[in-house]
Amino acid sequence: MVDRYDFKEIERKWRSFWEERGFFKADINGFDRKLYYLNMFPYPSGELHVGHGRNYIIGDCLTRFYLMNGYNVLNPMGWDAFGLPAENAAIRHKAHPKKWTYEAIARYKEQFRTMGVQFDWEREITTCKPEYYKWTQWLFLKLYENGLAYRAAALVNWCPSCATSLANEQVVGGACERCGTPVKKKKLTQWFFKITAYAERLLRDLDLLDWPERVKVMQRNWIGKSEGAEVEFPLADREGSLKVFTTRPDTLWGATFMAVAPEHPLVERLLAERPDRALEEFVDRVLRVSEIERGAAEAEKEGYFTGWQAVNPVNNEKIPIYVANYVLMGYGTGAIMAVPAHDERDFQFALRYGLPVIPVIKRPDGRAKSLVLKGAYRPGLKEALARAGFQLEERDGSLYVSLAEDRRAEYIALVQKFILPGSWTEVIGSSWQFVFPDRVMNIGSISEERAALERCQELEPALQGKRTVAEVLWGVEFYRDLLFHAEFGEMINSGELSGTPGEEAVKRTIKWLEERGFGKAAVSYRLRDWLISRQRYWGAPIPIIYCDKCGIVPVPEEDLPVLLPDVPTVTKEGLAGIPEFVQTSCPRCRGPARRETDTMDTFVDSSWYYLRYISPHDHERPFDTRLVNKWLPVDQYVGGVEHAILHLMYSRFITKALKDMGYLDFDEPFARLFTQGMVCLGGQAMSKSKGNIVSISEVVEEYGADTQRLYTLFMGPPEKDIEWSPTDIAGSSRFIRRVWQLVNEHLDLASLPKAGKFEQAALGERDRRLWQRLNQTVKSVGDDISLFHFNTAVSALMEFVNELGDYVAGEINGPLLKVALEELILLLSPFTPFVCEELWQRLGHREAVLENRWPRYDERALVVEEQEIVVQVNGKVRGRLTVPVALAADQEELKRRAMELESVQRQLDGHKLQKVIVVPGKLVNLVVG
RNA sequence: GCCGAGGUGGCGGAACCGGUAGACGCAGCGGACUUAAAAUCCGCUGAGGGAGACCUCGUGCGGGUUCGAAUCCCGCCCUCGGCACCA
Repeated sequence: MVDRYDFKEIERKWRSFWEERGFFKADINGFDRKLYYLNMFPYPSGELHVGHGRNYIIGDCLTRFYLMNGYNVLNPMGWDAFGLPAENAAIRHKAHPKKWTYEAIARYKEQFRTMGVQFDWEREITTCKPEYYKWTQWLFLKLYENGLAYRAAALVNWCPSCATSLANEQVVGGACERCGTPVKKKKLTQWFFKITAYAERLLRDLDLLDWPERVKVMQRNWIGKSEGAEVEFPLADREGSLKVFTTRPDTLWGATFMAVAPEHPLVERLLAERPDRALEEFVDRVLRVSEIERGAAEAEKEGYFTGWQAVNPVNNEKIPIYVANYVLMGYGTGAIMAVPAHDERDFQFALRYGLPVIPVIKRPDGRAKSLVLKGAYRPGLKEALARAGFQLEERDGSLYVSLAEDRRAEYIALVQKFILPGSWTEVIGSSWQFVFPDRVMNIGSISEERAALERCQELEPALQGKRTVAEVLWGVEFYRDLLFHAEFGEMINSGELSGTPGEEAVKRTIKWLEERGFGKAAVSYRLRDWLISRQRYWGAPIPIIYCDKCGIVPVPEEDLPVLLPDVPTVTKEGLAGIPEFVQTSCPRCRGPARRETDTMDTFVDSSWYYLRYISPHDHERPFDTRLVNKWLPVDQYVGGVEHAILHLMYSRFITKALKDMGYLDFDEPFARLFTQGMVCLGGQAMSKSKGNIVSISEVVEEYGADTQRLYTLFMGPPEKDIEWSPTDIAGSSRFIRRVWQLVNEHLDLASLPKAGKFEQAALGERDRRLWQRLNQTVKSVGDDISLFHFNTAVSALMEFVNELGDYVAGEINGPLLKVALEELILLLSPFTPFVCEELWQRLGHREAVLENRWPRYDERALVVEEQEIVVQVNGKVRGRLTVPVALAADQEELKRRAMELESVQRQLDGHKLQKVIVVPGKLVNLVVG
């Protein structure tokens, strides 16, 4: 009888083994075959569930695999230990966040041990410890010295529930990333990191990274580069000008108004010159509305006319300046030139506020329309148009003509003869023209637009109320789809640039503007500077002192760390509520001074931690530049895709900044990135608040850690989100028991001498097959693990175990079976280390699994001597042949044998063979007519 | 709206570079063992047809290229993720 598979006993037995033997300690001074593997460190909170487990199990599996392959693997772990949940819990329980955090850390560590997940614990780092955050503060000082940290007053995102400001990246859909409360705008003086200085490099260097494409795409979107021009519009009747950014300088001649964001400095200047309650109210109202409402898809475009005007430099037309809710201070210059003919938002705004629309870009579709109203034309027009081949429809006596743009002139000439005095028609398409009996008026500038409107109103009193030509035309359903388009096209109504084709329009216009000093080429990024101030206690204090005499004084490096004051309980006021902390003396003049009371965003802590692991106990400096340059970039970084922008972008920025300061010699912190998917339950990501958690302890209790690990790696491709299945996991457990049974039934093999490799030729058929399958398995498991295809690696192992099951039912070659079982255990050990260690020992080994080399395969054993060849007739499988490898590419022989098959004969019967396709070693396709 | 990823049995998923679709596992069905059940082991399991060897259909939908398409091309539909009044 074989011992029962008692996973509890086995796992208890080996739980401390690997750590005690020090297998996971990296040789930090050995750079040969070094491999820096890193999992994103966790924020310790509550306890780990099986979804969290996925990340660490992947890491542990890979680490064991690479250790057995002779790599010097560094796989450290630490704690992203500052943060709001700990602080909020502390406030609730009138306790200190430290307590809550350290308790969670202890739980996590125990859970890692339970799962058999190993790290180089000598390198453990904890961001809330002074010996760590001292260097986070050092980082701040370096950025400050280099002009990359600055203080500015700005309207910032404010979460009323967390009582703190947030970075742009931490606002998701207008709400606080952490608690979901809608974010408000608040004017505060805050600290920023100048990440925008690196926008171009952050964008460009993405090309160097072996990262998932979707993560790179997200970062590209976030950086949001757009190219265009900056154009200066002088203010009319007063000093100054209004600078705008546009991606469509080719539409400049169609600008009919300007609009600025409510936060734009022009608004303040305006109010200073002439107080305007209504304007103030408008600005207040727009700014009060949360981002969610302001950003809502169908939000009404609203504006307020300032009474000021600007001059369009390209044509000297005066255009009004509005404050508009759809203009964002955070992008471009916070002011726009509005071209309603070619921008949908501007078009809506223009219709609402009665602002003219001037088309300046040809329609690429070349469509145009003309409506000739009943009573506006002489009889015979319809017939004349029909004769000329114009497409038209008559309804209620009015003629609805659709024409191609290239027949415009011909059409106008024809229709003009029929227009009655006192009437007109329009031709609306690329350009808008009004056809009167005596003349044609083009809507090519604001003055022309005014003139045409006036004339129409004279002739038709019903149009008296209309403010613009566009409004008149909008009233005609027939014209609506032609009044606006945003595509590129040939420039028209644009002075000397008229006629410039669409592909060259932007370039040519920019050149033209530069020659005249009206503007210049410009690039704009969506990326904003990183707001790092947090009005909270549980973070690294910003090392700055305010002195009435000396102003802003950075804390001298030798005074670091600025310690968090040790208080028994924490309040919502954070550091600002602790006077002993605030009061200090100025490092320069020794006079009384105040400390900065903001702490740093926790993403600052995690933006450099991967450097600290290399020399975690160094008291002299944040990291050892020499060693860091040897070990980094991280060879393989693994974490959740939720950090695609935040953490990963900040870390890239900090690395680049440190490189520019001379502390590092590499540009990118993480050479390869893998983002694992989430584990769901009930279709949703596991989360404590939703109550859909499968805890690691309950799974380990029922099945053991090996089963949890195996199932986690087997359930599907690791990059994809997947549903945790309480029934599927049983299959993984069953598999481990089968292996257990198989090995334990053959423990007598332990006494056999160690066998080496086998010569296939000397083996009988059954043995040869087993030998080949073993070698194939060794190859595919190794290949799959290195490609992160853990699920198919496990399948291959399962197939091999099935094969072994068949084998041991018959006659056994002891030495061969011994090799097969031993290599099976080695291959399986990264997945299920506990049971493998136990089985290894039972097979008579005194050394640990990890002291063995990863099995190698014999190339020759991968070459089989017979191959199955599929026989197709017209591409459909009709039979199979088993042929010696030597014949597997022999076209004539294969054709001959294929034709002999009965099933093939039937298909060929009565048809003529036209062609034979042979894919060596794969198939024969007989094509018949 | 723009960008990205993806749609394969009852389910999770395999299928290298265009060459046997559905590996492996789960669930289900049948059998062995058992007084019985659980566990375990063996067999079957995409759909439809046929007594049967076999035949037809089948990888979101519609076309195309090819001797041959889950895979390549064109046009759609749907799901998920990111960005979104970005000038």
